[in-house]
Amino acid sequence: MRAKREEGSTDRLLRAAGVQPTPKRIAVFAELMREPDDVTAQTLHGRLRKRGERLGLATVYRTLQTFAEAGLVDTFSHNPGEVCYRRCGDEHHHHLVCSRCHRVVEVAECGLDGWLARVSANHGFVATGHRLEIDGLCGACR
Amino acid sequence: MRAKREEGSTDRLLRAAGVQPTPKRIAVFAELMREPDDVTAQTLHGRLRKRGERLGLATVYRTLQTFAEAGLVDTFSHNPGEVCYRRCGDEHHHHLVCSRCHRVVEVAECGLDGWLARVSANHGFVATGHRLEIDGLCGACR
DNA sequence: TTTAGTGCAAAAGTTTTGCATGGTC
DNA sequence: GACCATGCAAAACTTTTGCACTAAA
Repeated sequence: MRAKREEGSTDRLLRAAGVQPTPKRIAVFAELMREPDDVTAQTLHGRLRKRGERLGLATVYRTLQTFAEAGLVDTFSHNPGEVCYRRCGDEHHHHLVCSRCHRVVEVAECGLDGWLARVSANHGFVATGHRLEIDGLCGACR
Repeated sequence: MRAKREEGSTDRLLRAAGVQPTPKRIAVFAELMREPDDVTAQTLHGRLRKRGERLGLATVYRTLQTFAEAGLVDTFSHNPGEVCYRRCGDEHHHHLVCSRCHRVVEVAECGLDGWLARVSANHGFVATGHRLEIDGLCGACR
């Protein structure tokens, strides 16, 4: 079965990230996979409840925090006082965000490292990481 | 006098940004100028009070919001549920943030535009803007 | 059996809002 | 006088925490 196989692979994925794959966590992860863009803990909780899943809001918060620490999800904070989460690829990447429909696309290309090291050094820094968020208009909204 | 001249220039700066330069707003702006890094509304309010300025917390929040909309300050949200503000140069720039002491340095160099346009186009986007935040260790912390 | 995850409700914290008052144009 | 800014306190909201309970290693 399709679902069965996916559940199994989620299982392995969480385990590989050092996260114990409990039923609730798998449910949260599955819900994240259904959403191409980013969502808040509250929204996610609402969807899971609507789907019949019975879990507390606190669990969703704790789970997302756990996922974020394990590097399984990225966090965004466009709006003050509210964090959004999104399941993302595991390798280094950046985000292209449509200003109009909020669609998020991952960008794997990154040729910044050389430039980055140089610029950082100019200011006495050693760069250890970076985050680039690109705003734009997607094909559909243009 | 130095202070007098600065007050006058702040006055013009706010006016130019379409913000009415009231005494409180000038005080908030002056406090922002004293801080090289980013601060929360709460911290800023505390400092102003300690300095003898008598203004309400709500005013600080409203003022910072006004400044942000006018493009006079940048906002950061490293921590969920808390926004930081920082007076920044008016031209396009990026931030270099020390992971250890949280010092923030503005980086004026930005050679990304060509690369950015190309990468965005690959995904059907037209890039309109971008934000790059570089993590690293500053000279003192290294 | 010992550790880790979960539910529920309360608490903590930041930020926003309503409304009366005071300043500014 | 009309309009905008401010103070104060209450309200709204997101997020965290404590504790009892349950499931997993």
